[in-house]
Amino acid sequence: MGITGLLPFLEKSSRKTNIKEFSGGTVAIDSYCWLHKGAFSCAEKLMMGETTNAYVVYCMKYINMLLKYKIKPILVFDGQRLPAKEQTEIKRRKARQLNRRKATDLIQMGQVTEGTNLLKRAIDITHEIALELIKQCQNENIDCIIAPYEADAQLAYLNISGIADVIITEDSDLILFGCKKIFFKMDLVGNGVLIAQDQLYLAMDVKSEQFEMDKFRHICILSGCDYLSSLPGIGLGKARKFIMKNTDQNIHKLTRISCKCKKKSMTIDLALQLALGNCDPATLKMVHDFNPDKIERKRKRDAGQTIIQTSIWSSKYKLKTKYVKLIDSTNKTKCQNSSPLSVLNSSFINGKELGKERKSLKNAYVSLNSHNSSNIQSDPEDHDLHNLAILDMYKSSRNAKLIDSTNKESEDYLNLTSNTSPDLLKQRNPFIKRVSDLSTSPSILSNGNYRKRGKNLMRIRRTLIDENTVIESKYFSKSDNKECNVLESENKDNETSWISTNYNTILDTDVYDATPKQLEKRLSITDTVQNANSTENINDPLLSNQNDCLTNIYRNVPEKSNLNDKIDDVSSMIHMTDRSYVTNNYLVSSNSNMEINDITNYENANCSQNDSFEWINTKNVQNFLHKRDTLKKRSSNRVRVVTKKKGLSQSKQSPTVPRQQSLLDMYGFQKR
DNA sequence: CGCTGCGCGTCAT
DNA sequence: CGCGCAGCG
Repeated sequence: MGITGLLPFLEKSSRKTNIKEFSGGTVAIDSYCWLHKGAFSCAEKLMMGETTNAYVVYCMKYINMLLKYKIKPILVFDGQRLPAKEQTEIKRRKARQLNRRKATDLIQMGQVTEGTNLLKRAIDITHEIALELIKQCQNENIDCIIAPYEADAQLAYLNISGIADVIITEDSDLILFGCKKIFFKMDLVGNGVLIAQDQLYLAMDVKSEQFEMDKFRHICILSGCDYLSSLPGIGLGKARKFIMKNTDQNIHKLTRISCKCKKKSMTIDLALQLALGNCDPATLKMVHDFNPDKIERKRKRDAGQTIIQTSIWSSKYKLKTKYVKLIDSTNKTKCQNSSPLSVLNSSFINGKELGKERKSLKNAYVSLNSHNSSNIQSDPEDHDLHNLAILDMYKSSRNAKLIDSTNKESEDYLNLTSNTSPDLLKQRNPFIKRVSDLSTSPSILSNGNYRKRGKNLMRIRRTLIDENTVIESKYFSKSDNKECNVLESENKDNETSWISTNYNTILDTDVYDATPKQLEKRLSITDTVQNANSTENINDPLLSNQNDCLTNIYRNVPEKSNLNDKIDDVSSMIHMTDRSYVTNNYLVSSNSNMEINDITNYENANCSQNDSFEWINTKNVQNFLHKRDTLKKRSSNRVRVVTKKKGLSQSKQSPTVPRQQSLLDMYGFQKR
């Protein structure tokens, strides 16, 4: 994340020492640091593509020093580029290119020393360069591991899991990743600075028992990171003051941070202005001056004539507590009954998403079935995550188009819902209705009565598919005829039927009984629809890249037959696929200018601070600007974004976050 | 006082 | 990537 000034900020938590303190132990090394320094000695050769092992020799000096102290080194290398950090990466690449151009110019002009100096800054450590060191180490029986993405997470895993006693790096981000002990600025004799997690409280000016890692993480993110351009005027110091004073975990309150900054003209949060519609998402220029506080006052004045609606922007806005409880209790019921539908709700959506690429159809099937055959869902927190994800998926599906076109039916549906969950309809804000009701699969909201759920869904569906085609819950599975019916209706009305396909898919209770072939058939139907809506997907290089990623990830997925033997393998993948909603959610919701709100809702939804949630929230915030850029790059055409949303999320986001989530799951961030 | 932006160094002789 | 410094509010 690149938190500027973090190391000086943590001076109180750090201690000068020598690495020999860890004699007899294991260290994990951020190899990039050594490679980058080592490459300085041979920058010209590397730039010219000449073969040189000078940097390998340099790195081996460190390794030999460690070996001398009887320390076991594990070298960790960077893997694939993190799509979420694309913007940062582009900046760096441009900087490197600029340096390279300047350098060649300078050398041509005769200023060789200045030229080579610049050239050194333009070095990019490629995998090819790293491979030479890897080979050398492997020859000498020194462990090397190439991380799936950035080495950071891998290093953190090695440290948190106890495999490595300490991490050697120059990157302060490792602290945020939850590492226990990190060794910075190590020189060739082993002197350096040690920062231990259990000392962080010292820099935070609190007692050790008051220290919370979450707050620390919030401080760092608030001060600015790679994923999000920083708020002007907010550094680590201000962020610390703000977070430590703020007992409310609600990130929404960040809008109040302006009180704590003395710069009047400062635009606190671009994201907020975007969300309010004041800022043109494409040009980022202020085009409007909507002030939710003013509306709030107006509402109070008009209270006699119109229904009071608590604005989603209002500090009084509350929604999620009851709502979450409801889901929670439903989940528990589901968990005990292990209703296939409850499981299906989440898994099939994810399965279908995966199914978009034909290559991974089988894998979608496997992940789907493993949900059924294992008790992965036993963690109640997971349920919340799943279900909120689904809610948000539906919200996005319906929000954009359906509400206007099928208003009457929507209301019908709401009434039906109110029978099963009256609490929800006490919220009169139509926006809330959309979030909690329209967007919600009734199967989640009802009290475990499967038939009721089915009925509700049928009602929705009838409004969407032509009236003559009343399809029972067995959707595709009963006969080929029905497939045709649905496809026909889809052709008639792309947008609505696309959504109906989603609902129907969820309704299909036969998925577990389906053979892989059947499933593939079904998935390919939705595939077709989506591809029809966004032919660009096919040509999207990012998507094809995604294909490769998925293939890689799933190459070890077991067949159904020996699934039970490999539950552990699959479970991490399930986590990963299940979490893909995170990306899906924020991409999708971008149409309705709801980013801030989504984040807030997540916060509201989960007052108890659990790591997984926090992390996801963070992710949402972090990816906000990235997503904005993505959308900016694509098109500002709303309809197009709507129809393409799956493709977007698949092609750009999914490879990152789900996998990271999966890693985090493996690293033990999930369960404490 | 604290935050931001910019330029510089990282090797090895 | 971090550091240190100048400049700014």
